[in-house]
Amino acid sequence: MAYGKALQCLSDPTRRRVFERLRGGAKSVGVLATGLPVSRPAVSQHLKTLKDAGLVKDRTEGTRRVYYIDPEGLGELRRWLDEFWDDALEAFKSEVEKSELPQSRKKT
Amino acid sequence: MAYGKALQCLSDPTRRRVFERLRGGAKSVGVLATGLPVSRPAVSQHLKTLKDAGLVKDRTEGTRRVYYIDPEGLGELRRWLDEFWDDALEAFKSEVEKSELPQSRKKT
DNA sequence: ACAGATGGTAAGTAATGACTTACCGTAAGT
DNA sequence: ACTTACGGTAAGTCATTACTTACCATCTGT
Repeated sequence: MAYGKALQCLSDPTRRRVFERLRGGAKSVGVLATGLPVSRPAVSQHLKTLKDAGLVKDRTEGTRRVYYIDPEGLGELRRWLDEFWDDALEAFKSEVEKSELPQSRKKT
Repeated sequence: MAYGKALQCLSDPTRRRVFERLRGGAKSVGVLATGLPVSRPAVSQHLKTLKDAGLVKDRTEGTRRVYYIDPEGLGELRRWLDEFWDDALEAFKSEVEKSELPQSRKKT
């Protein structure tokens, strides 16, 4: 149940922006940092927690370090959400029935 | 793009426990609070933010208030995650190729 | 060996947010 | 009308965390 760490990780807007930038493909820290409203060290720290959550991997390329998305963490989150979704729909259906039928016994 | 609020909302472990308790069906605030390591008002506050995020709905039933899962917020999160997943897999594939082929030009 | 570029880490700060207790409103039963 | 049960809101506190600047390590090219 590591999806908790992934959720916690993706809850921060800045971190999510960093993560979304990797959607197209691998990028170095410097490239990721430019254009963002925070400093490069901040981005570095975000990348660390993303890595801890299993959401990204990294590979060193000369003097720069390149990050890319790791499907592992994202997949776990997806699995949890899909299971939840099935139960939620089921529960919601019987909920709608409960709020539409019981118009019979009211206090007038 | 309200999936951000849902992510932020589900990042808290306690709030997630409350939410998961609704997985089976609707429950009152008191029932939701019993067994949790936090006070009833805390649960009340969590339910409020869950509602703001479009993750739950509520219905009053006599003196008690019953909460149940709203598929709206969860669905939006699911859509985002699914889109992301496709791009992520694609990007990851071309990443694996890049880290396996380039064994040719190294420094010996 | 030195210079420049790149990026991770440390330490301190300020804001966010989860929790508590206390209080108030409302519905139901006697 | 009074009492009890249920639950939302207010105010205050404490821990977490996102961010900054300063510093250090490593790799590349000359």
